[in-house]
Amino acid sequence: MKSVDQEEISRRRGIYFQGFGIYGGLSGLYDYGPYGSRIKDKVISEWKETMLSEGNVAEFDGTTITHTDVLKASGHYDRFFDYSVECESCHTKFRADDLVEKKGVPAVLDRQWLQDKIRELGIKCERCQGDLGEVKIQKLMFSVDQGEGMEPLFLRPETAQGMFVNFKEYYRFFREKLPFAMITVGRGYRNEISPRRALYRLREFNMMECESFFDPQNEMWIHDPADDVRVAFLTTDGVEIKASPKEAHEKGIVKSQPMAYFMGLALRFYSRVGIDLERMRFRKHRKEELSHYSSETWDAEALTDLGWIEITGIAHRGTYDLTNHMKHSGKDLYAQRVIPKREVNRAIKEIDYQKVKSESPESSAKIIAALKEGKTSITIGNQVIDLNRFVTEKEEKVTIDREDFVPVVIEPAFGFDRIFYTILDHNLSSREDSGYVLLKIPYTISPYNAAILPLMNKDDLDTKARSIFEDLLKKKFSVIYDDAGSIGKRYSRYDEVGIVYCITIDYDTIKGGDVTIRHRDTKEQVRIKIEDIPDYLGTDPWDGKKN
RNA sequence: GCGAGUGUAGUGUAGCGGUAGCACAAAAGCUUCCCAAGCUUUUAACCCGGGUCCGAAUCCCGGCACUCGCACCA
Repeated sequence: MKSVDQEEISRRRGIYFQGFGIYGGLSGLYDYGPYGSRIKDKVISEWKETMLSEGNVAEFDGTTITHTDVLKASGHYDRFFDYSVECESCHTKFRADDLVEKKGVPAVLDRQWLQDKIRELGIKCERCQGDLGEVKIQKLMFSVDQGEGMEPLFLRPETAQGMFVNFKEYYRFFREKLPFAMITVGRGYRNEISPRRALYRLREFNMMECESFFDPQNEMWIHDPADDVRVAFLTTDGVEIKASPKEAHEKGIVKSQPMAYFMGLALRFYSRVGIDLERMRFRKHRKEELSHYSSETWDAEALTDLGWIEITGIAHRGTYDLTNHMKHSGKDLYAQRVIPKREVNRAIKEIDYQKVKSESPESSAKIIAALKEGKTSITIGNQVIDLNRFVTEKEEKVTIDREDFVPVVIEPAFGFDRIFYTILDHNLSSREDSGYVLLKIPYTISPYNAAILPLMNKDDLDTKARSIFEDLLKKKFSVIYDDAGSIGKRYSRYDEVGIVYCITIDYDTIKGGDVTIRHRDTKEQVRIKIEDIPDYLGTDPWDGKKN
């Protein structure tokens, strides 16, 4: 396969291009054009279909503006500022707080403090011993101004948090049974220091994320991992093993069963959208790459003209997110498991309301409130009141058959834009004979069902073609009409954007009521009756015959 | 963000102090009975802002963008 310049063709054919072109562009912000948007929609619905077909998966659609406390709990807020300092002679960049901590001094995240400390400790460039420059601050999340006197809000750096903070809603939706998973598709925002390489690193990007929740005592998905497709697994020892997700799990390469399961789902999705599994691998994160809360993380990587790029991350997040949201919000995000019935003694406190009322009639409301909060004393005016005398402790026997636990989370997070890039990379090719470009994406994600082309632009061929076009539109097919240029040129035009079928209206159409349908990859044609077109386009009869 | 390089119609390029040319694409017409045919016509660009100069796409400065390295990448 000859190499094709993806960016050039995407710009030229309106698949994607840099945003704000007339104003000089903005880095890391790309728009999807007419063809790109259609392909995008279809890829996303393939993903949703793949995930939702599990049965115990539901969808969620959350806001992009995010409550600041959510980001404090998730840890993003603390990483909001990146304090960097650069060597003035060799221009190597370091994290200012890291340099200070390496000297055994706990860092304070403050620009001036770090600046002073570096000077005070006489820290030099680690590489060349040169002098370090000013400490600079990089904002890593985008903030949203709320107006004067109000704290700014932030745009979400990932879609995942919405699924954690609403955990109880979903838990109820699934009638309090684990495991289940939530999925969401939406935009996220990260102020990357140097966004680069077209769709690879964006500042505003599309994510397709899934959060699955498990009882840690039974960390199993409801189905077995896929066994019908083998792909490369790259372990931390640098060993590459070809295995199916099921085998990888059984051999202990992938420890977590659900993780192996989601790998299988990911592979199913990739192949449905035309990603070449021969150019895919799962790579395990080394210890130093792992987030501190994760016990196991695998990246799905695709080989493209950018090299191996990460297109999906499957991370074991443990109980990190839910625990932190419980801590920060003070709300219960537990799930419950059924345990064998047993009797336990439970201490209960009974408040003697009569006594409160009679002893301090004017302060009774305050006292009762304090008692309910579990306080043992309260100060009213300048008098300290001991609350214990209003409470009698009792023990009672209760039967319990439930216990609380924090669910563990496994997150397969798909980066849409990188997947889109990979789809184009794996499917853009040029014909052996002519060198003309064709985009061999599957029919399911092709931007239109077909292009309707009159062979000639005269002798009623055009009016006949028009009426077929209008009729297909009415029947909800996505079709495009084109009568400009020679027929070969038009075929080629639609090859480039991945349209699988071209329907040509010729002189026999007028006589016999049939048309030719030409297939993109093989250039072969079949004749079918006009009235059979909808069925034909509905079933993709060429499926399976493709190269 | 730093360093180096680059920025000319939609795309790919030529011009590199005298006011922009080519190819492909696109549009109109003619022609054409199935794979970018041909002919005629047309549309369309010097990234933005300053400076030097009689004159700047060309030289200088600043910005923006892109590419490559460094750093960053939850």
